[in-house]
Amino acid sequence: MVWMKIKDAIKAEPGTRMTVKGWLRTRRDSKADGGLSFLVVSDGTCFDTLQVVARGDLPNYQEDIVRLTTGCSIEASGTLVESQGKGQNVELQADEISVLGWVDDPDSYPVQKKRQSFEYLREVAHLRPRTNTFGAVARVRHCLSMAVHRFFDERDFFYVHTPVITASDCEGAGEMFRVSTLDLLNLPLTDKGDIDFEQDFFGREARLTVSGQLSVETYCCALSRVYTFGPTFRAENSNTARHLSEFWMIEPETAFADLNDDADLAEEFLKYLIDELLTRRADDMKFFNQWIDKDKTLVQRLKGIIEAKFRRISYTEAVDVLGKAKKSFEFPVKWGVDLQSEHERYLTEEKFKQPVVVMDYPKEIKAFYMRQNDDGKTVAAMDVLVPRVGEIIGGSAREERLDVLDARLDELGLPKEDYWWYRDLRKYGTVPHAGFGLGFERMIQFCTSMANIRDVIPFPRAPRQADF
RNA sequence: UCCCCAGUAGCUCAAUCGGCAGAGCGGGUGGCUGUUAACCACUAGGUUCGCGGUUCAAGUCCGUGCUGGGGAGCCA
Repeated sequence: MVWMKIKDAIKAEPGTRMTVKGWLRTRRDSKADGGLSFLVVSDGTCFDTLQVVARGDLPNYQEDIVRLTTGCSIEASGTLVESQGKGQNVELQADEISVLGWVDDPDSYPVQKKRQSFEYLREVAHLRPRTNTFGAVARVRHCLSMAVHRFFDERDFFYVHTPVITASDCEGAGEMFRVSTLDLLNLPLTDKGDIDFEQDFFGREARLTVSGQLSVETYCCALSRVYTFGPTFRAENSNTARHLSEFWMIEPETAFADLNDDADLAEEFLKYLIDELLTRRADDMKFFNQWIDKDKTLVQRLKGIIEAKFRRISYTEAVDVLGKAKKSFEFPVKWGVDLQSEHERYLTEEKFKQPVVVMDYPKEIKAFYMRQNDDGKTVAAMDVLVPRVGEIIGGSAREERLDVLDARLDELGLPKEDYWWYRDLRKYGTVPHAGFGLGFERMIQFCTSMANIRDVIPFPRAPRQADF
């Protein structure tokens, strides 16, 4: 008999003979017809479950079936039939059911069919994918990952694997985690009394990357269109629903492109991802719309985002809009200071009610590598802001003029020798180029309305949280 | 890291002024029914987050630590 995934089984013709395998969600018994049990089985291949009907005349009915509890794994063979009950179109009329794995202590099995809090389920991260919500998140995460690669592949971008361990201390995007094999209880010291990193594994200080951007720029300046998609690490003591210590980032980099090209790509990219998600994971998205999104308008909003052109405004215009807003802000707005969360939320949630691209920020509040505009005051940087999540993309045109880059490094007191290979790109056949970083988990949050970023990654890492 | 709130049974929560620790779900047992978060009865299940303090008496008040939530900063 053919083993079918439940995603296929529920669409098969009644009369089809099949075997299914999965985990029990619930068991309901009935005394009708001499006794029978309804087993709701999930194998995770889709949102829906399959109802398996176990009749009382199964040889192991009394011994096994009536002892089944939530979480047991089973294999069932039989015939797919139209369901006599409401709630499902088809069900499997089983003529053989074997228990693959019992739940040792049903009393304390952590995942119950009752609604459980996400905070609690985070403590049982090894079992939470068996729930509706976390199963759906996992499938959405996969779907978006595949769509990322499809999008770039279709547009002749090459996938570049940038390093996770880096010895360069110049990525400049935040606090970094140290990578070392030195014995913490017996650190080797130099004559001056400093830690002697020459004796460390890499012969120098090494850290986990905070961004693949600088690395991927090198391949951009050879292959024209590239992207990286991998884990990044921030040792910031951030305790919010939008930050992780380990998160995944997608960073495309395009040669012969300026900031407008960059914004075009970002917009096309986000719309593509949403479209793919709505098309391929309609089952899970229906669930998020109905049970996770507060207003039950998630799918409708996402469709609207695909339709409408993103609003693009300059930082200067944004400050102007905020200054004229009737709303009073906790932090006053003035040209030269970075936009606060409340400002970003106002722009994207209240003023424009759609994704907003803010461009051309004051150079003082942005990174050294961003390209200076002709006004001498701003750089060609952009942030893409979306409702409920805030900043989802940060990008810029990169400073390709060596003299301007060097002047900026000097201004910031950054040693040029640390950036030698980055500066080489500007010495040898420099070209205008631009790129951005999309926080993958924030994208999943945006697409699912999941409130906490720790619930859209399988095993979240955050300050004081590295279980599993 | 800062401000605010919370932590009680396996889970979700209640407990009035500081005065005997409670319910639903889940588990077990029995009953009923082509069931749908099934239903009915009985039953087991507690270091009230940890440490210290006030009090005749602390789940409740005070201090402190830890964990979680909301907001802020850092950012994606």
